[in-house]
Amino acid sequence: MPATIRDVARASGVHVSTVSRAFSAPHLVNAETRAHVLAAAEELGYRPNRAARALITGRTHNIGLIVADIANPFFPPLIKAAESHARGRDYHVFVADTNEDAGVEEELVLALAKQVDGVLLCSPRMSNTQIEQLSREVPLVVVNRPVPGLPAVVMDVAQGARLAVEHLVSLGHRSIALLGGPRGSWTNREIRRSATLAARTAGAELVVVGPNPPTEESGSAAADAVLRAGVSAVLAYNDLMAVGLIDALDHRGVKVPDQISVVGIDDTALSRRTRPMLTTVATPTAAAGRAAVDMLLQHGDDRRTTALVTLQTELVIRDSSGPGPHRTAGPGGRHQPPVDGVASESRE
Amino acid sequence: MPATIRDVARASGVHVSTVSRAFSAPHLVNAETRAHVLAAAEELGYRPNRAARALITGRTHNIGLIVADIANPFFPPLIKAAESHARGRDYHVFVADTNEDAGVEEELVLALAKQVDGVLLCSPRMSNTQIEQLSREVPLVVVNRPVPGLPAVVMDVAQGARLAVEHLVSLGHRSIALLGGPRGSWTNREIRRSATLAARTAGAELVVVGPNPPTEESGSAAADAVLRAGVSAVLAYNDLMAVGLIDALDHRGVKVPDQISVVGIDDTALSRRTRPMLTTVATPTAAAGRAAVDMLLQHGDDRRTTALVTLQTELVIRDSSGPGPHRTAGPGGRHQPPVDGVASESRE
DNA sequence: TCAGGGACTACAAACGTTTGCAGCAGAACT
DNA sequence: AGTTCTGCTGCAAACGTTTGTAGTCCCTGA
Repeated sequence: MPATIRDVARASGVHVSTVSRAFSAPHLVNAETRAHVLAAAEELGYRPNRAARALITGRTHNIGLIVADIANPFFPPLIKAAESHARGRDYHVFVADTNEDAGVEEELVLALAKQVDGVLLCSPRMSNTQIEQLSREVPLVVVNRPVPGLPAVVMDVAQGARLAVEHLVSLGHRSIALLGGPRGSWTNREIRRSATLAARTAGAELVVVGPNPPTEESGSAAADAVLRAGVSAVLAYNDLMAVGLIDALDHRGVKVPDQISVVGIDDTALSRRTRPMLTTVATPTAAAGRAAVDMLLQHGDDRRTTALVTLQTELVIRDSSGPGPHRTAGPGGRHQPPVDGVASESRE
Repeated sequence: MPATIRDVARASGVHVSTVSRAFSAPHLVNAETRAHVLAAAEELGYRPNRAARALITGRTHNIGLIVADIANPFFPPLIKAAESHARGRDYHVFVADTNEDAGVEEELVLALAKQVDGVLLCSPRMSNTQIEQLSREVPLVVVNRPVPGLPAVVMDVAQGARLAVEHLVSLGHRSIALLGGPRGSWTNREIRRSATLAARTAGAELVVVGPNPPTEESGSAAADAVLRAGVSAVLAYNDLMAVGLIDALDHRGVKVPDQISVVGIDDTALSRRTRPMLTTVATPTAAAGRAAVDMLLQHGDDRRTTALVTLQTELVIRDSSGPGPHRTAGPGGRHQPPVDGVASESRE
């Protein structure tokens, strides 16, 4: 029923190959022939069948975008930016959600492989070797994690975590909890490494609580552990957990930031909506989406590029972080120093 | 490079048609032949090329999902549910974002038409006739708006708006503002119609402020207009605008709900995160996504079905709505916090 | 003994494109 | 005048599948 290239050829009295060229290689066909063809095509409402084209050219003009959880507020801006950027380059985007499950991830990449020119793998939970293996099936760009031998775009969360810790220390905090994220996450390891180092350098103590799933509920659930740790400040793996934590603290009557400071990571839309507004590390998610699309389209078929794009992060200071017990200028003594013995909680 | 059906045929010593049937019509091929074939396929890492299959069968096993704004918190749960539901039925989903632009909508449907078995059009801004026209190119299911002659799934926002108004009136509000949404939106018209009727029936006054874009900023921007209207309560087109409004009121030192009550619509994740927590009308977005996928897969090619699924909404009473100036039960001047009796207002 | 049928399997056309090659006219050189 | 080149167009094969048709073989029943 829908018009094919053959219908257009018949209607304009030329061969199908000429019609094809009129669209995809205009310089090879006479200008007025081309005008005829285009007119006939318009008349018939012809639109090329991309599947057929893909079959012979090998390029589908589609890309896959695999994320852990569409509903996690971290991802929509990334998805939106990637989709819009891709469409501007005449690519369409399959979006898929893994529910934070590594098995589903692999399955999805394989299922999409034949249908796309490449896949953007965001915050994967798979192992590096698994990912490398998959990259033999389809070009891959990894987001939020460097994988040796593969193109990737990451955020400099290490810098962000350092800034956050330094910020807290400068406010007078000497005992800080790190509310850890999911186990397989590279970002989580980076944050932990960098925060630990920054704390040691600044002469503060860092206790790790976790790992935890990166959800609001898990942030709330960690409230008691955080309180038991006796810290005066918390750096959370992401905004979602920070928000959950603040909520739970609120329920327990613990004031933020008066009794405990909370810093998030990601600067999602959420962070401006909490009371107090969340101090957080801004990660450029939209830019990451665009950069990943660019890398995919640029590298095309030559897998095994080792390109790594690192995007800068910055600390956004709002209201959830305040003076701590060791504030040099302030009147000391309101908070009791951290109790020890609870820190053992935290081994991974 | 990737293994084709021909490679499998060669490896297992049978004809390609047998391989094909081993996958798509197992009962037509001898059990042990089939075992051989599957083994060879596994060995070679063969995965059928869906584009080639689509070319001949006419079914791509893909669907398109077009939304106004991926980053609007209303949509991610819908997208997530639709994608997961579709994948369970062996369908993949193209997601696209129109930026609330009717022109982009049409362009997208057309671009996707040949690549999908159908398109889910969410909250379209196009005219009915435009939509009907497009439905001749590709099966369409419309979400959040009934289009005569097309399958659609809508939320009963009229009921939701009525419940919200009745709730406010029962709290003692006699003058209510409706913070309108975008002009082309059917939902907006429904809310307006129903709220107006409900107010008149209850003997209250309803003033409409708008139309407005459905964003947080626009909610904030409307604060002055709302205050000038001299109302004691506001029903907003969606949670996003309600949140923006609450923020702006807060900045002006106006207390919610003490001085003015605010009710949202959608019950997005946001609504539990505002202070005070938002009273809102819950719309079953995930269910809508699933229902739309079902309708699309069910109706398949026979367009022009007139099926309309209406999903119920309910009022979720939280803390942003409180007693108004005409509270009958209230003693003298001062308001009291909402009591339990109010909850009976919400039905299912 | 043979017709009829059942259970498989092979053959080949088809889906809608793209693209290397060949052909052809006319222009431009030698 | 002959050769080469240029600009354009047609021909046909190919991409990886599915599927209608036509075998082939063997079994059954009369």
